[in-house]
Amino acid sequence: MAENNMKEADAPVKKNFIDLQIDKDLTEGKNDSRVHTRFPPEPNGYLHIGHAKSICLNFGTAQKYGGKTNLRFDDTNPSKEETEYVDSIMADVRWLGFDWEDRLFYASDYFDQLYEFALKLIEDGKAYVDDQSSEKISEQKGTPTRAGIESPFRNRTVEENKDLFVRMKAGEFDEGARVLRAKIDMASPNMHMRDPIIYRIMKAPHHRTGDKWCIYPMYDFAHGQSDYWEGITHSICTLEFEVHRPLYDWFVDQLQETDYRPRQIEFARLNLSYTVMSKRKLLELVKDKHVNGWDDPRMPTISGLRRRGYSPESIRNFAERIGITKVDGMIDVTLLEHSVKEHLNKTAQRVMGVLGPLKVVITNYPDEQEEELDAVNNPEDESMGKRKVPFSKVLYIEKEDFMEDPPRKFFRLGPGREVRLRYAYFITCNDVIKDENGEIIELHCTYDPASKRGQLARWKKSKSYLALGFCPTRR
RNA sequence: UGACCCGUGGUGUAAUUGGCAACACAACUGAUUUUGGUUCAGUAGAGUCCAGGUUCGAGCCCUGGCGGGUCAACCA
Repeated sequence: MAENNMKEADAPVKKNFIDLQIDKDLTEGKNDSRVHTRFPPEPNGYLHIGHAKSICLNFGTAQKYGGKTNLRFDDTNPSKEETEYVDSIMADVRWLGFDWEDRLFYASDYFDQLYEFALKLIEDGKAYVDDQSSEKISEQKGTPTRAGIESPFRNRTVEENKDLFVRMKAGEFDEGARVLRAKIDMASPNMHMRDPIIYRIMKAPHHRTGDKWCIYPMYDFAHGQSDYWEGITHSICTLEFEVHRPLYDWFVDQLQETDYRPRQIEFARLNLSYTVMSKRKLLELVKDKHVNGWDDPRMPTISGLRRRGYSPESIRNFAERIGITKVDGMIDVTLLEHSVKEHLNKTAQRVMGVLGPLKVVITNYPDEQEEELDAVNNPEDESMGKRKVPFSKVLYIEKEDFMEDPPRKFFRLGPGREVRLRYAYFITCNDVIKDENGEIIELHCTYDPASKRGQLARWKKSKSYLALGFCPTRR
């Protein structure tokens, strides 16, 4: 144990660009030199391997700096969110090996404070209620190259705005009838600064607050405040939020004390070759029953990978290997696969199995005899011990391990060939028995008693032949 | 035609912050092997998007291009 700790302490810590930023913040004494991150999933689906990268990054970064990490559900859109997702997310994060301790939060915890802040924005003349349709608002937004125009409702009085917003909350208006917008700059070169919507009417029950609310805050409004209230120092998110950062900062600056500031840092999300990572598409696969649920082994979800046999440490190693940058690239799946192979090779128990059985009769083996052979559980790790494998006259090999007319590079059994059965004897195939359709149903072989494992007499016939796995029949 | 971001072998990440480009995956040889696994030895592959500039010296700094990404949801 102590040795392990020493080892880890001595290992050079590989720094990514986020670490370097944190180093800088720390030397400047920012935020009392605290490091506090958060993993903020929206509970609208199961976590996938891309989230694993973010989880390892957020928890890993805090660990490196002796800081803390919160788990926060970003549940500001009740139409997509469910408790089932909340539960699966917590299970997956734990399975990956991370612990948020007592710091479990929900954006919905802040709905009251967020509402008060919206009111404050209105009172400060920095937010207004817009009565226009979403089409109209979007039309007035302009384009990236053309400035937007101001809403006719932009200059309502504080009193009127307040009255309308309170009534929005009271449920007096239909969904889509009105929104609350921040009053910033319709001509900003950054589209997100063109009077972004901060509250909308949604008459949908929320998975936690039920029907208490019929107005819900937008991500841009809620996220920075949630970070602030939780004392987050480094708010790590993916690249597409880069252009949101000025807005993130704007809201915090308008609404919070200046005692400290969370810093948003963006990194490139994971792209894996041959792998669908879009939550929308994964949801479609589940909903349309192309797969048997979110944890189908064919899914790139954490629960799918788990069922597939991936270990948490292999996923963590993978996350470590791929690194953290802002380069939007494409990682080869073989790297993920290599990570499991590496771990499983050291830890997995080996057994023999036959999927497509082909009967083998050892003609010169005594009818009633059965012996037990020693098989190692893991050649990489002797401490995993041995097991007994029964051997008798009739047994089964894999269909694919036999070819009647083997090509040059086929190293398994064929007519007249001699190969070893793993942990057992050399057998020679003498006869191929077929049914009336010409299908091979049975092989008649003879074994060489002198070739038993451990007896040096027949150590090896030919290095080009493989040892075949087999399944016994017990009498 | 706007704002912001990115550009190092096939892929991903490094490069003591200005000192002759390293590691991993993938590929290919060969050896070993009672898992076509593992392990071991080795090979090939970029001169760092381009062009200038500063410097004794540039992947790292400056300027200008080129290429790619993101942004116009009452999603996050």
